[in-house]
Amino acid sequence: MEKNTYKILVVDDEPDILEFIDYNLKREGYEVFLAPNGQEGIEKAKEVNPDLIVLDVMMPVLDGIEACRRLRDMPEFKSTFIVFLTARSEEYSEIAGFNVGADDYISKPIKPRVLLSRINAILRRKDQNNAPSKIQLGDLVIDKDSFVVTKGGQKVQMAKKEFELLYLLAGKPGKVFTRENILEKVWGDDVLVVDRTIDVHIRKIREKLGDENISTVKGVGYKFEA
Amino acid sequence: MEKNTYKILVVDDEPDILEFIDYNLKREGYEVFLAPNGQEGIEKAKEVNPDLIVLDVMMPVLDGIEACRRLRDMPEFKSTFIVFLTARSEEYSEIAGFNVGADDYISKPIKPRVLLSRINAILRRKDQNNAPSKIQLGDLVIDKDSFVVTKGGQKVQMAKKEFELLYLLAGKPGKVFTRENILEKVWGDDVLVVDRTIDVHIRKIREKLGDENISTVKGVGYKFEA
DNA sequence: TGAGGTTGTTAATAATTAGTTAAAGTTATC
DNA sequence: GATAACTTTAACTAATTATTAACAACCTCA
Repeated sequence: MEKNTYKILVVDDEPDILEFIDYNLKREGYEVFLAPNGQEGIEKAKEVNPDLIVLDVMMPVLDGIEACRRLRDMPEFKSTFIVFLTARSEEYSEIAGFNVGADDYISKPIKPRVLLSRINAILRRKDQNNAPSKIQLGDLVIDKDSFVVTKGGQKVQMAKKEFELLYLLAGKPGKVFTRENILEKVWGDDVLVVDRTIDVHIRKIREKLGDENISTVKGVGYKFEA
Repeated sequence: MEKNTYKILVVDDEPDILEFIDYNLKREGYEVFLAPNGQEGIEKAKEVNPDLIVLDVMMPVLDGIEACRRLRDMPEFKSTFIVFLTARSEEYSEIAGFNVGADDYISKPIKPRVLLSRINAILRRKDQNNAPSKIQLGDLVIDKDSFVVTKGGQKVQMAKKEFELLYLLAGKPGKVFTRENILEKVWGDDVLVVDRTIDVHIRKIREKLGDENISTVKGVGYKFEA
């Protein structure tokens, strides 16, 4: 529903790789667009205005670095995320050296896990940027700018993870978040923690705010009571 | 991380205009939030705390002039910039007559050039105004012109880095600054300094002003206590 | 009802983060 | 160019926070 409406443009000259990435990103729910070289990549980008562009470094007609540079020169792509694909990880130093404003790079051979977790991470960052700084629900106020939680005017001390977890749940009151959801948003999908960890944090929040705010939906997850 | 982190809230009942402004402002790198009428605009403003609000004059539910008046009544929006959109330029005299504290107005039809240049200009002004030479918080006075800090009338000697760090934190009381933030603003982002360096400066400031002014948000950063 | 699954709870341990000090490096000043 | 003031670092300690394991409680459905 939310995250999966992002548009991703993938530019690479090898059809196999294009197909491979296309398959994996679509499976994740992203809208995917493809182009075989930098030139056509730029055209396509203008056309669909993607949220993120995956650029191969080595390509005929127009290579990734030059394409990136040209994209960055256009105001509409100043802040679009760009991820490079490099054949060898050492190539990254070149990209960095060229200083064209890449947000990340992924070395070939591409592992679906890595690809997806990097892309998810970048787009999550984007998500966060338009998150509200203050959530108000009844007598509960959650202010991300100051990292302060107030209940009935009374300040409640929250540790970082507790705060982030509460902020996530309270951001969509009534919506059930699965543990998988929560892990992805609060921990990031590369981190591996056991389910009970979330429960412990939930418990701590309940201790501080009372049991009525967060309810358990058995077999599914947790939600903030609207 | 300069101008492009500004949050702009646009309130207008015509979806086409909203979309048009949204597109143009986002292209410029601003963070944009939208609302379809004055009522929801006020809600949204409370939520995201924008730097600038663009208000259509004529709107159902709650018109721009009344919305502006209500915003100005809330302390947190006393100094937020407000720009009106007017259908006819003559309307401006009305707004001015109502004396609700608008900072500028733009007549429809909106030309992207005009919109952007006005908004850029206002926010540039804000940058300057936002760097007041004197910050006063309780018995603490921080004067950037003379580089002098006074606590209860008593002069407190501050070194340059200490002063700048204090000035940054005290400039937005309550807001948490991450170490990354602090490095960027006080040191500049090319300088590579170890985290503990910031801690040491914080300690020195606390030594001089007392521990109560600057508090630690573990895992996040530091803030000046409002 | 009782087996199997899910969640709650606790306390111990691990990991992370911040505080502190002194010393070394740097810069400005006279 | 010597001195003092300021800045940074390293090394260590202290405090807080995160995670896990182990077990208890609970719920569901044959």
